[in-house]
Amino acid sequence: MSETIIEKVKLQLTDALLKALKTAQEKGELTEAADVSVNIEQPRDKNHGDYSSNLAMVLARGQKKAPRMVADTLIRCLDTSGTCISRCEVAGAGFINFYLDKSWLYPVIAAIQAQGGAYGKSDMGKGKKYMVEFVSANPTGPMHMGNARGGALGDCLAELLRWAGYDVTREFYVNDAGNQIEKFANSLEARYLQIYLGEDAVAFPEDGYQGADITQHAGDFAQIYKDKYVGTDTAERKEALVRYALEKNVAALKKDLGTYRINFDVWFRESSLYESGEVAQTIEIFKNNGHTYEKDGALWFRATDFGEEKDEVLIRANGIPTYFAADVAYHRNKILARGFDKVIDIWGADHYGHVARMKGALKAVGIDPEKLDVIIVQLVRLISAGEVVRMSKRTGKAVTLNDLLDEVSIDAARFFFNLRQSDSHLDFDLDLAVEQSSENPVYYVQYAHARICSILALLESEGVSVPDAAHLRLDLLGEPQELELLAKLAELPDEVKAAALSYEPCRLTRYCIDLAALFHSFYTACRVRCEDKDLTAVRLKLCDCVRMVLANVLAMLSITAPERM
RNA sequence: GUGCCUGUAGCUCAGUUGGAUAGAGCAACUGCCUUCUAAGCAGUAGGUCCUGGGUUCGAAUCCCCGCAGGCACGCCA
Repeated sequence: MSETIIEKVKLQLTDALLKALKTAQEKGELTEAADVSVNIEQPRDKNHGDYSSNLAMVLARGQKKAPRMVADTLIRCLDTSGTCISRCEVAGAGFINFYLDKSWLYPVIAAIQAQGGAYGKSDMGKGKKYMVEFVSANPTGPMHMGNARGGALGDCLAELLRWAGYDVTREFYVNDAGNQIEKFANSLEARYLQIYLGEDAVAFPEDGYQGADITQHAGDFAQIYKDKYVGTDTAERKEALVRYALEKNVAALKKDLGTYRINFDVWFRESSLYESGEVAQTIEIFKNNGHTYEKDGALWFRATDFGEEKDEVLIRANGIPTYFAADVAYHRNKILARGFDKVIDIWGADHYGHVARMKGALKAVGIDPEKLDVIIVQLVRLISAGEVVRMSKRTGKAVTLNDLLDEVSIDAARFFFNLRQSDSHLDFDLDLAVEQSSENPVYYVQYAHARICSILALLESEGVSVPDAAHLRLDLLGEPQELELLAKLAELPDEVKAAALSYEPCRLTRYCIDLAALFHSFYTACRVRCEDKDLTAVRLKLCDCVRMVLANVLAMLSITAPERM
């Protein structure tokens, strides 16, 4: 895949400007300029042309001339022959505005026809191995709103990166070791023993998990094994309970995420890092590199040597490595053992403080911290009837992913969670998300797709099918609505690249809202089915291209593209 | 207290990495269906870009003093 239509035209404009500069210098009208970088941008205001450049303003200082004079000179020396430039002028403080011949956009039709469901893809990533690790909810219970947002974000980001030419792996990190599993075990044990010894006879741990799911697991376990584990020693009992409940929970996570249209390539177990000895090995590296010391019976990492405010414990006084130690081992595994070029972690805002520590630790064990990018997802506020929802009515606990999907369609959830940048707080309006109206952006976009399908079906029933791009009178496309649609269609490949580079799937939702808006305008202004057969044909083709592009973007977001609504 | 993030229309948010008269959607108001889906379109109105300095041809954007809100600072994960 070579450069996109937009990249081509920018190159053409850049080239023309540089030649004009050279010509002006040869004629002695402008002096030599050091390292000129030509910036071509799309003006906000359509009256300012299709593209514009600030070159004259950048040059002005070195030339000791007014920007507008430099611009005048450049335009006079500009050779537009063989380009798509139809007109250019000086405007504002010294901008050079380019007005292009409308035909520059026509090739997008053939491009979309040729690439179809792959239109928008690029090889920018050159097949580099990227991992997106996301959700990674504690397997001790169900998923909450943060997981729901992180899930939608991570999944769409992974897909976006794939479209941009990266080799992407989706991974879920199962925290099945360490402290919180210990808590999980103690809670299960207490509930189990309470069944046989009575609630008063067995104290429930202070910091235990209170949830009904724990009691449920203990009950189910008792159904199968009866009182077999009442008399055994506590370690054996807890191990059996955890093995049972954990697998149930992981299976439930898989199922719930699958329903949410998220399928992970790898479910990576924290416990495997202990079994393989990688945690111990990682701690050895810290020691060998001279970044550790012992204090109060614990082994510390001298994080302050890496710009941190505090040192970190690697091994507790009780001999158990910290989550932090295991996490460093995990990232060594990702980057060294499995050779990912880039590891992207999606964490909740409450893990913010962990980012710098993690990067410092990677440096300490000899890994380039640049290999790790962390995306922080801000927490979600649910809004219902204009008020903040804090608790789930059903469980009395935090609202879970399943609670949300009871209220809202999967399409709406995935769309809404990708509407905003991840680092901004998100208000999720439950009433809006279920509303079937123009206020709801998901429906707005899907409606555009359905409308197009409806036109295609109508004309098809009259014997008019979508024509081949080669047999079209493309020059009949000239209405502003038509040209703007073409321009937006042409942007997709560039938009995918930009979104992938900045890790912002929200650019895709915005893109398809924009595209849908342009289509709706076109629909009102231009009739597809009309007297002129050639015009019908070319507009029908345009509709089909919009349909294809909407479908492609929605596919990237794993949102359905209905044919009728 | 220390560090990080955020502050843009009544509300929710964009703002092309320093560019032109700061933009959308919702809410408000005015119009548009005998013709391809009105779940739509066209238009009007709405601003101290948190305050105050600085950098320069030019600042919502970059730098400093404040103000307000959020988060993080455990031998938790």
